[in-house]
Amino acid sequence: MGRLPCCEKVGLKKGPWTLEEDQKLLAYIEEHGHGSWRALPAKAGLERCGKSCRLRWTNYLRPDIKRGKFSLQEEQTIIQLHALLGNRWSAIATHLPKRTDNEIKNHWNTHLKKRLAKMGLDPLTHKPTPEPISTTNLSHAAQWEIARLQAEARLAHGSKLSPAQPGPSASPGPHEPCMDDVPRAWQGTCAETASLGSPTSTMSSLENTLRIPVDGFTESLLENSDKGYWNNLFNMVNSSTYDSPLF
DNA sequence: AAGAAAACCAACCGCTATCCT
DNA sequence: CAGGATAGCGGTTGGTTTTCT
Repeated sequence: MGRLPCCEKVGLKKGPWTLEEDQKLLAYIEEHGHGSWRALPAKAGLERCGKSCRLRWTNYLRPDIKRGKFSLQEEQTIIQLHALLGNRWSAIATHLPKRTDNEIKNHWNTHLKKRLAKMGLDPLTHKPTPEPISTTNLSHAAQWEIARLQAEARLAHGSKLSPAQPGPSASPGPHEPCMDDVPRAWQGTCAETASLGSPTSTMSSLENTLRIPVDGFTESLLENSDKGYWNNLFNMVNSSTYDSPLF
């Protein structure tokens, strides 16, 4: 059974929105709310498909959208969250409330990805590209990213992450924690960082801030590896003072 | 000044998740 | 529970603008 098109393609306008269309959409939503997107175009007098209207609203017309250049702090947050969450733009966007996932995605693809590549990091995986891992040469962020990837690989293997759905309902997967997952590079770094807080508070902070479940494996990492590193990670995500080598 | 190349970003497409009957 | 409808998401495209030669 084939999927029905979201709307009749015939006779519907495509391409850039005009000022008039924007005003119609804005006026309608301000008065009635969007309701069903499918029904909205006809009610608002627009010759667009509902999906197009929804996208225009969420990515452009919504009054709570901040437009223009990304601040340094915003860029840091995107890079750090991307290292943790990957290309889950909507999840990343929840930490930049006035930015849309589309805008973040575009900014990543046009700017940040290239900066990572210049650093010698694969923007897809955050892994260093050509040279073998060296504890002394790798930046703190790069080391974190390597470790994150390896841990994530195990997470994916053992349990299904529920994206952007925090909370106690996230059940731990049946995977065996293993410190071999944490590369030597990381451990070297960890050895230098002081323990800054309780692992429990770090875990809940990570859950609340990153909106990802801290499951059994991660929890075990927190317990078994250097807790200070996780606190640093948490601080990096929250703080603008992280001295990223990217900037 | 003009053409080419690169950068930018709005919008589209198709897939998946969730809701509803 | 099944199946259809809808919303949301991420990848990609293509038109426009800016920069370079």
